[in-house]
Amino acid sequence: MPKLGMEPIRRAALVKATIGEVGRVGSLDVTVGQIAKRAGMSTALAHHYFGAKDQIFLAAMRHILTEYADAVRARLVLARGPRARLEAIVRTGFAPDQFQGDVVSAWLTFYVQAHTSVNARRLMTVYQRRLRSNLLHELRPLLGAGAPEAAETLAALIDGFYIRAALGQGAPDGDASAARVLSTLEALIGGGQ
Amino acid sequence: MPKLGMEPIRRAALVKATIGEVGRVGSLDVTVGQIAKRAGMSTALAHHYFGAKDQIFLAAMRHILTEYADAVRARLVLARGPRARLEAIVRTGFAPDQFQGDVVSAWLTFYVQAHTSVNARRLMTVYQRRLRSNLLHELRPLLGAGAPEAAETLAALIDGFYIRAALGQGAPDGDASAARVLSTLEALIGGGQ
Amino acid sequence: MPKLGMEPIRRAALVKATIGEVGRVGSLDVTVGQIAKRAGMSTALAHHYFGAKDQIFLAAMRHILTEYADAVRARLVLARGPRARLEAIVRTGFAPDQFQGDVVSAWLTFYVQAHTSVNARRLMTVYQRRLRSNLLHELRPLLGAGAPEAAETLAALIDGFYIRAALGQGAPDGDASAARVLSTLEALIGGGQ
Amino acid sequence: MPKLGMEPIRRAALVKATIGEVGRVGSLDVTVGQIAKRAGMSTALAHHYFGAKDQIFLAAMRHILTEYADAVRARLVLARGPRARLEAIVRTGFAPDQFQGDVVSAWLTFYVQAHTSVNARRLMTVYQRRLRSNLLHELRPLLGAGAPEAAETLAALIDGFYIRAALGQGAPDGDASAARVLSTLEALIGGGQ
DNA sequence: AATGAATGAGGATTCATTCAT
DNA sequence: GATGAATGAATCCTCATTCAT
Repeated sequence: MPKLGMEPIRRAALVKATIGEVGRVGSLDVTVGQIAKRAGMSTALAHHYFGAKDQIFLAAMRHILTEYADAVRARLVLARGPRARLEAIVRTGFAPDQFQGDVVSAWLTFYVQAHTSVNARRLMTVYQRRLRSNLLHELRPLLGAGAPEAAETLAALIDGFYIRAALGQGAPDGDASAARVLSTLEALIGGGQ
Repeated sequence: MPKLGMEPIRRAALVKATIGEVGRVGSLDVTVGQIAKRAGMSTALAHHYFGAKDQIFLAAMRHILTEYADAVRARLVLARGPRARLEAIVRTGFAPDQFQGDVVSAWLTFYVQAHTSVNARRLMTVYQRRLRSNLLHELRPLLGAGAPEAAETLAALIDGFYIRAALGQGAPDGDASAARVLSTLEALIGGGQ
Repeated sequence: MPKLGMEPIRRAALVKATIGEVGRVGSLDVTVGQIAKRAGMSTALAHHYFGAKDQIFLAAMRHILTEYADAVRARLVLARGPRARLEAIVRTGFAPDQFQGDVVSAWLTFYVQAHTSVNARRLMTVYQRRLRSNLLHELRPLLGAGAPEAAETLAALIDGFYIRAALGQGAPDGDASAARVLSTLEALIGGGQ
Repeated sequence: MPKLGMEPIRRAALVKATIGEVGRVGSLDVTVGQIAKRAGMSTALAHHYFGAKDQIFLAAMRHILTEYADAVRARLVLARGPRARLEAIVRTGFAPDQFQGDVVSAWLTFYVQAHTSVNARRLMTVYQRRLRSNLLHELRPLLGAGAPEAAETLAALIDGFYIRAALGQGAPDGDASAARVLSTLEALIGGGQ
């Protein structure tokens, strides 16, 4: 029973299905058929709405990054002071919403794909720049000239826990990872003072 | 003119070609044809020696991990004292031999594949366990009960810099990454004392 | 705002769009979507009016042939004497109305399609018969028994210049083609006398 | 039972099958599957040898043109004097080898395709130039300044009979067509003198 | 030891056509 | 009257893998 205004619904379903399949398989070796099936429609319809496979992937990636950015922003407005804001940034990545099997795995896959695809890289660069700038902004008052290095270290550490979470079996323990990152942050601040 | 004892030579050539291609492409989307061509032989021969494609990948992965393990061991025998040994472990990963475009990229790709393939995971687990055990062994005298967490943090940090290196454009700066890891190590040790 | 009596308008728009697209592409590899878009409507509506794609093509072909027949008739009523009537017939095909890029190209395409489609052939046969009969009627008083052969030759010559016009780049030169045909006609008449 | 040196055999079989299928269908709407089946092999093998569909078409076209050029050349060496040489040129196109159902139909199809495909056009241009130059060379001594126009007329006439042959049902009558072209030639020469 | 020959299976994409609104 | 929604069928092309030589 076809209805009007299906486009956004179908697109969202496809994006969700894409994240699910990519996360499940752990690579981009996912057929449009698998995605479409999971989204409950024919491959033809998937193509109708997205044109080509890489556009579906791109939309999924964009979705993940947007969700993440929104979550960071939401936490940041509530946080007072650099330390609290740094914690907000760190915790966002490891919050249950973000830090769940499929999403983490899909994230990692897209992350890797950025090596190849120009469009994927563009998206990733935006993410990386924003993360770095966020960290830097809060680290500056705490560490001064040492802030850039600390920011780099923190960013790498976050990515490191992410990749480990993606690879570990079972549900990843976000709290533990966040705790490690935060205590490293404390150590870095302590050492810098 | 076919010669005797070609097997090890052909296998090595294929492994090398695999790392090269996987590194170049940045994913496992590499055909047996590409690998065989780079290795200077027919696809049929590649199959003859490895049976199936995933065996080629596995051999390449094993090769990278073995090289890495050897390099660690070589550095460890020269190092005296926990700090020096930790530095040896860290520096190995970022040494020019290991930390070059193709290899890092291939490494990352295999790393991700571990999520899917049972055999790949087995290999990766060995690597992770060994790294963790190495770190732990040296951190214990310095940090006591805090060692496990520190080991986990360091391992994640190393992986994090690796992934960032794989994704960054141009030749990765191993020294800088090593320096960041080591100064984080110092901070952790300092904070733990 | 849907209006009454849209049918003829829509059909005409589709026919025109079909000739345009077929002429542009130079083959029948034209989708209903392209035609409908050029005609400013949805593919569903195109199907609504024509039932199936080949019916659209057929209608377009019929349109071209009808236009041509009308043009011939219009010129014939003004011409006096066999020579003048032959010239009228020849010139019609190369007149600006008929002899323009899109139309010539579409004509040729349909012409070729007659080889395959029964319906297309039926239309083409009508055209060919009429052309031949027209030519024959005027050639008879001039050439007597030699008329049938001359008619065949003239018909082939006209088609030949058509196909060349369709394939040549840029706007075809109808006057030059007509001149060649007419001087050949003169030569044939001269030779027959 | 795979043998060596199959490539030229397979390629020839595919070219022949392509001409057969294109001729049969009367358009380029021929699938690789049909061609491969007629040639007695899998589609994969067809792709293996030609890379892509249009390369198969191009090879078939090239084959037809080469055969034709060879046939012209063979007849020309035996002919003495302009008239005999003109007759040789004309008769070649309508000789049984060239002027048979499939080939004529395929020829026409490729001819039309030249409108679209750059590569096809390139081939056709060579053919047209060569035909024109051949005709011109022999017409010059007979007609002087009138030669270019006559050459154009003859070329168009040949194409015209070709297209008519392609569209007529049953086996085309090459002799009759040749006779018409030649008597037109005589008329043109007679008229020019 | 080595390879050209060959294919089955699979995947992205397109498109005519139908249907409910 | 008009269209967005939806799909099945078809088509090109790729690739891992096998086999005879």
